[in-house]
Amino acid sequence: MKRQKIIQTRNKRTGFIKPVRNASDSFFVIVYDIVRRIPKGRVTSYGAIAEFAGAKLSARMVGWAMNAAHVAIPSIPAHRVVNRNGLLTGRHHFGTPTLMADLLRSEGVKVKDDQVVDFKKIFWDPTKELV
DNA sequence: CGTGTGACCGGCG
DNA sequence: ACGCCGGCCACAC
Repeated sequence: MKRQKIIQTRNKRTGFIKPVRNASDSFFVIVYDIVRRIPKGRVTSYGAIAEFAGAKLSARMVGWAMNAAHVAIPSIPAHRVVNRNGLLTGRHHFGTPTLMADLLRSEGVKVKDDQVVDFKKIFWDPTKELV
């Protein structure tokens, strides 16, 4: 079966992107679902999400999904997703360069130089914790 | 249609 | 310890 189109057309005027909800086989929906389940004060990585979503080698797409995610409804805590080293590689896509780090700090995550402190400790692995 | 481009990752030199 | 490259999938042009 062919994979369904995942994101509906972007509204040229408003820039609004509406995620498809009723596509059970949609990679995006799975990604969004996982990201929404990340507990406060924990973080995970693009790769881990991709792996759990069934496309281990498609971590890049998870980042792409996050790009659409910050206009998605309900809101998605995209700031809890970092790269495999705990680096805040996505911070440039937030309103301000420090917003991502600020959001994390407000949840009790320590961030230093765009790097999550004790990344291994607070790392939340969907393949283990989301059964 | 083909091509380029990602908020990535793992492997190899 | 680097840096580079290929792979993955979807989208824009």
